[in-house]
Amino acid sequence: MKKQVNPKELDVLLRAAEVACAENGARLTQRRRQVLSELMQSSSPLSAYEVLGLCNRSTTPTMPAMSVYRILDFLEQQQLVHRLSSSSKYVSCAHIACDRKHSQKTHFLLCDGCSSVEEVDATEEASEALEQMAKTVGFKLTTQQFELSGICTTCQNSAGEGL
Amino acid sequence: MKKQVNPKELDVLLRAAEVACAENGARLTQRRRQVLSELMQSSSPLSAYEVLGLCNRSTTPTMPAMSVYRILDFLEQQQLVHRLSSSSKYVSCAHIACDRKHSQKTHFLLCDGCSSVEEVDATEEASEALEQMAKTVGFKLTTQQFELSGICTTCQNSAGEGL
DNA sequence: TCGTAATATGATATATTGTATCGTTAACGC
DNA sequence: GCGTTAACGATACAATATATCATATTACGA
Repeated sequence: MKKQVNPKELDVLLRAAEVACAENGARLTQRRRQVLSELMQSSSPLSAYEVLGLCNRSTTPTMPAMSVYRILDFLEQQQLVHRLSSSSKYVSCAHIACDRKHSQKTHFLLCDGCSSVEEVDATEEASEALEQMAKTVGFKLTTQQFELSGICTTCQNSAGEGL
Repeated sequence: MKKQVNPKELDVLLRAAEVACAENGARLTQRRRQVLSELMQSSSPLSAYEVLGLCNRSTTPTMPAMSVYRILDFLEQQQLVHRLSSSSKYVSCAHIACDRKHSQKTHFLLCDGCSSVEEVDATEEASEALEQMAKTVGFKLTTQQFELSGICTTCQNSAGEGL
């Protein structure tokens, strides 16, 4: 299934990604662009092998699985994609074009119904509360990035209708 | 590595687990007890195949991997063990003997240093804050069980000393 | 611009994690 | 005891991921 991302929007996103890489002294090569592009056009997270399938459907020289993993690792380092550990799938970052700095406190809301993912910045309250909670058992948090399951608006509204 | 769980404590835990199963009309069979016992004695999360190895080290009729997965699923349903999706490993529940009802709002603090896991009940504040956060994008949370990375007290204190 | 070092990719093998399926054994309810 | 259900054994295989070495491409200074 495809997101409603028209070619122009996609191009803007990819350019922004290119700039982001350049700022880190890294390159967004053809292969990397291809992988990122597939993820950007998907409405739901994709597994590495799903990405591979999509890439190899459209290009002649076939890419090995190894490359996809390497590229996904690279894109993750550049914070252009995120890996969802609960499902071993990948999504493109929602903040590539919208603002320069990617917050380290980002959460993913995974819809049980339609598998869509919403990436949201942590609220001050949530961040504080979790840190405080960790502190009570002496933990110092190193990451603030969680995956929360739930039901998205659309699926809440369509519950009960049809199948 | 083994937890400091002496045989008497272990026995108490296993009995409690047995009772918990019975209350659900389920049985804690020999195999299930064996798997649970290995997890209880481990100081860090174990993969399914690590559990398998430990089980087959100590018993004559060897258990197939399939059984371990089945049994882990069962134990998870009974809330006697938890699966950590970020590492695909399993830990025994910290609340087997301590109180009757297992909270559905439990978090896992994973130490980056020593891989130990601390299971903590969510605070009211954290729970509220996360629900609120989800609500801003229309999500209704279905689970409140997260895995947070951090550094435990011990590792914080030993940082800088030795290696 | 050419050579070289660093980076990226290809190719292959293999490890790790997990599921499907089917037949057998053990427990439980009558 | 006897049939039904639950648990387990055995086997095959799918999905996810890493290790390793060879090749190609790029960056960059001489």
